[in-house]
Amino acid sequence: MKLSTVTRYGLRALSDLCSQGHGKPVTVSDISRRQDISASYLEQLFAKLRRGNIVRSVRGARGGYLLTRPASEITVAEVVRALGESIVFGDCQTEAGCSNLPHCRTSRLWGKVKDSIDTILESTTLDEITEGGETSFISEDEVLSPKLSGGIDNAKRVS
Amino acid sequence: MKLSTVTRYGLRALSDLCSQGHGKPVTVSDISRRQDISASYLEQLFAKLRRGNIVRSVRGARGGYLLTRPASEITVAEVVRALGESIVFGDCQTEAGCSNLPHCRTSRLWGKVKDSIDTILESTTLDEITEGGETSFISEDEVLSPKLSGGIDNAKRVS
DNA sequence: CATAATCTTGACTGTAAAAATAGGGTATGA
DNA sequence: TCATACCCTATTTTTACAGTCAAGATTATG
Repeated sequence: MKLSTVTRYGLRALSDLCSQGHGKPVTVSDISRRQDISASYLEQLFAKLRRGNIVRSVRGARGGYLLTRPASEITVAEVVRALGESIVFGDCQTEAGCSNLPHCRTSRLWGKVKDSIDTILESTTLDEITEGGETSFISEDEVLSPKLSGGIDNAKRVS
Repeated sequence: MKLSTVTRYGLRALSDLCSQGHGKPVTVSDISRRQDISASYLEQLFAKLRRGNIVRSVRGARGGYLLTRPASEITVAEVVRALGESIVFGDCQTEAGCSNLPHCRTSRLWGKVKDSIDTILESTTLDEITEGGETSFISEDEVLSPKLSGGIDNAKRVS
């Protein structure tokens, strides 16, 4: 039992995005280089994150991805959900009917386990798993403004 | 992310064994019939459970498997461990060293998750996931076999 | 002792999901 | 209009899993 790479990579990518993009769009290729994850693969992840309303994209040159909200308002649970990871322990946690008895006995145990995981994931936000605690969230207005381009590209370099 | 069938079947098998064998050895073929799990496959599971000191085997005619201890003294965590299920969320929960930073940030989260799961599994015993709460545990004396070395594999050498 | 019942082990295989790649399309700033 | 970077989908590669089979060892019982 292991979390899929989709989820692990996705979380790493978001963490990277939070700490690197100080309000500016971050490109997939930058994240790819820093995190050593295939760019094509990352694009698939970001497509899911975009559909899940975790990130927003800016197309064209100097484009990239931004969080839709401040990192402190995005829970890990949301991200996991957006990435399509389903955490299943017992057999009948998804379906209503349950055929045999011993089976159902255990399902109560698994339910307890799942609840406790969910509680943690719901109460942890993105900024808590980011280095600087910075956010690459940016309001709609700011993004359209050309003034932003005067950039700080800078300071933090993780190799 | 899903528990392997090894663990799910294994737990069902043990649950069956607890409720069916009232002190007497339970055969794999009986469990196979009742739980609708391939006997060959079940034998693999029981081999693991025996190595993990969860069950003990009685060989020969009228043989079968027994718990090594009362069901109330065997935790689900032990069983999961014996079956070889490793519950891993982050990447570096097994190894000490950790190469990059964002990675490590998330590992604290995954550590918290894992701890909470472990707590539940450690505090749940087999009898809690069994129907009648019966135990097929049997004391050493009650079994008539003179040579019941539970889990000692030595003495086997073919040149 | 012979036989049957059962455990024990290891190798083997097909399948399905996960992981990763590839390539062409669309928007946009300089 | 060109380079950049997102966008989409199909395809391939890889790996882990579920399950089978067969031969052998051990022991109870008639």
